[in-house]
Amino acid sequence: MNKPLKIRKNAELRKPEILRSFYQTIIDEGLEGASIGKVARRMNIHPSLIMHYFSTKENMMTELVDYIINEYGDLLKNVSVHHDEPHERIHQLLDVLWSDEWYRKTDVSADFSMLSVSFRHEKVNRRFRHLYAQFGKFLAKELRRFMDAGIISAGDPDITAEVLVSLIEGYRHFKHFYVDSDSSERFRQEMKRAVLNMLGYRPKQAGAG
Amino acid sequence: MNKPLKIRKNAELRKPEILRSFYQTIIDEGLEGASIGKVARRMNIHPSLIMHYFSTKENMMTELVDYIINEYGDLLKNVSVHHDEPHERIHQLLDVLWSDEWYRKTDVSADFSMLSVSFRHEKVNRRFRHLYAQFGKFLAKELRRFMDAGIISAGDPDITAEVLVSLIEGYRHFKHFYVDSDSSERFRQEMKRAVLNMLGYRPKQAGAG
DNA sequence: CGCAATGAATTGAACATTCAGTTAATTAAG
DNA sequence: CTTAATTAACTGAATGTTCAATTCATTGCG
Repeated sequence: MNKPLKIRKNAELRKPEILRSFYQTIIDEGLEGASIGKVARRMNIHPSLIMHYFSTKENMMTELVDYIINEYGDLLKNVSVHHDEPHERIHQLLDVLWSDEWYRKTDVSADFSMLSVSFRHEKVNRRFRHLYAQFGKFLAKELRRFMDAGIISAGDPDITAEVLVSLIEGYRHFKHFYVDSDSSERFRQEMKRAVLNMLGYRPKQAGAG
Repeated sequence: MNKPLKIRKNAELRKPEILRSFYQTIIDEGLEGASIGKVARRMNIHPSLIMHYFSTKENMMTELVDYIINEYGDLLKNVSVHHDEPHERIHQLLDVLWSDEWYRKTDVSADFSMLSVSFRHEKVNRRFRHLYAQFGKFLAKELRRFMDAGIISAGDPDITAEVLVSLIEGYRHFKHFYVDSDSSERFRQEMKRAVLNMLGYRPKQAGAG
């Protein structure tokens, strides 16, 4: 009889695997309910294996934040806004930023826990600041493009970008309180409308000017 | 010699006292670090006294959410927007909503933890929904007032109110990432400006119309 | 072989909770 | 007014469990 051999993985595979399980445990039971033991049980490995890779739980948490933030960063790099025509582009951009894919890339519940940690944990705080700075830079670049094309009339694009980030995060903040999909979709539409208003967007004229 | 008598308090005094200590412990050490033992130590009482009043930790948490939400509700009831002249009023309202007092009424870090809990905990979720509904109703009433006066041109005041709530929470979400007071104040000003734009606010004409 | 991956066994502290008992305040009866 | 009975506030000890972490042994791959 062939005993089911355990497959040995290297750190490069195992560490992210553990982090993903840790993340899933936080989603299911909250940060306060995510112990090393539970993560190990979920993976059918020994708790000490987790300690082997991360030394301390705090380490594991910091690395988890890195992991999540990288995921989010990837999202930023791969934003697919193709249109060059500014009117098309701004609508496509907003559609992406308020898309389900964007919303679901990370788990909002777990993100809240991590944001809470960022108040007490300098390393985590720094990582979030970096992420949001990246995000702001990306948006500011887009805003400048729209301003150059003369289709919006916002003020300083860098600050406006930050306000925009607030709106996007505020949306993530609230979305889950809208239970039925109708009101959820209406909320989404209204958010887009609000952003366009906020930016002083001038729609394309249908016929003459 | 008079031995320092322990003061006996009744439930009406003791329970909120415990809740406040629980809240402070969450602020200091996170929800994941807020144990009954730590709360008791902070108060110089015995852990079992906490159990006496709340039976379970989960109970205590639900009652904490009630407590916080009541605090926030009080804030709503006591909003001091006195001006009747609509232009003055809208500026005063925004100043209140983006004031330091408003921001500091509850602790954002602890709020994040509770919001995270609301994803898994039906009772907590319901309470948050109620709070935000209250908030939305309050804002919608104000919006209607401004629309009637013809100084803004928003759409459905109820939905616009919800977008506004998102913006306010998004602001709370971000404020703590702005470390120096200069950029923090600039961010605040820009948020107000964004809201006025969003609402289609038409400023008072200085001279003729 | 050598080293990384993994597992077992165990530590001591902290955890929420229970329970039995004590102390103080309140009420009612004498 | 005094005192006994009742109730609520509170304490202390002990419960079994889970926690993160350590130490040391074993296994398998290159």
